[in-house]
Amino acid sequence: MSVQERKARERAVRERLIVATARELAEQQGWDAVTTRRLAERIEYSQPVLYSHFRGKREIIGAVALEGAAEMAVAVRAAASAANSPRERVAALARAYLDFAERNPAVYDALFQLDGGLAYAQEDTPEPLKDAFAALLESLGEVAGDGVDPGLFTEVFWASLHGLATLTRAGRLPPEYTEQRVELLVDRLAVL
Amino acid sequence: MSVQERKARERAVRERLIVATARELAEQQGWDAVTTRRLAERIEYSQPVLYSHFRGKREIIGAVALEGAAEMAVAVRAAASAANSPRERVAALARAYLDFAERNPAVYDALFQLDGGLAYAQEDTPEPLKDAFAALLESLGEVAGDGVDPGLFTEVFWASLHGLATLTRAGRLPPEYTEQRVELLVDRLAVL
DNA sequence: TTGATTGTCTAGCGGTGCTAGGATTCGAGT
DNA sequence: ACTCGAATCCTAGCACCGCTAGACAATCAA
Repeated sequence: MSVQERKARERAVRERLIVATARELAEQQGWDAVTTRRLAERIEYSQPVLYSHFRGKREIIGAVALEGAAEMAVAVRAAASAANSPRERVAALARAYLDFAERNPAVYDALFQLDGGLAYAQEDTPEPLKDAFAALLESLGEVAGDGVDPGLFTEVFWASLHGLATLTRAGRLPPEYTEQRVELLVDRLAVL
Repeated sequence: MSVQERKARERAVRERLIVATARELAEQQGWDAVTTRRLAERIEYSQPVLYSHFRGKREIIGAVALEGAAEMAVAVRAAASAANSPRERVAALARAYLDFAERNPAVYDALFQLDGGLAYAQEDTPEPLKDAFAALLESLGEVAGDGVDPGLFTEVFWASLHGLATLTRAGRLPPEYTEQRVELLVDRLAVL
């Protein structure tokens, strides 16, 4: 069975190559530039090979999104655990979130703007997505305030961050005052 | 000169027809279904006619966005003026905003998700966009709180609403608790 | 009536996501 | 060692996209 194992291994390597290349290309030139032809050329295989790994472009976007969700969870937890007070923890979380969105715009788009064919807020939501939300909940739940459901509070806080991230990046908000906006959001929303 | 005037009038009518048809098609079947061919067929002209009115598809999206911005400003002002207390005014504004986004998803996308080639938060930002922001500012400025710039506060509040609107519509947030989220947002952000 | 200008259409370019079907490679069984 | 069958991959092509060149028809000015 060693031959089959080797083949399976090689297939897995190639699949990771596809996802990594798609992500790289998207970060370099935007998702519009990620066409199946260009992607196939970059991995040095023909187009149909992509379809032996994924149902279509949408699933490739979804794979990048899952990868990004895992990284975002790590980044958020790292920032939160480095802070001492609840106030600082929430502020650090917010900055880490916005920082991730700014530094990985294509991944952020794959997660929250584009259709990656993923289920959200449901039974069959993939684990990395649930975990990313859990990472937010861990730090935000403790500042929800009395009588407020921690999940609901996390949703609202998250939505606010998401709004800041997308509007800023789309040029709808001038980027100079990001820090002030974060401060305002943290001071008002979090109950300390 | 009457002939030229008639022609100019007819051109303007056709231009409005294009925008209205694009909007209608987008609301019915999504922006992906708004192709230049389908749009041309619906208005009963050939494709190149579209390009005698707009530089390309992007500009058509932009035209829908401007139309939507004007309507949104009206909706927001109407909701705000119908409320008595500052608290109720802000809550009504928030509900009107989210309601507009939910009832006109394609227009909302044209405004804030898609690239309509419009400038935001700048000198040459089109008047309807500035005015829509002004409509928010009118009601939100009075609850910014001491020492907080009304413009900055409006930006943050708007971003939060935008986050709720987009995440809810994309299936990222379960829609059941929208009202609770609005209540939380208003209670925490607004200083009464 | 003629000539020029304006308006519109047909046809086509290079690109997209995706797939059918043929060619090739490669391991398994005798 | 050699054939056979299955797995693998690629060429070629479909229908569609946004956009445009150039032919044609309608309209107006002289």
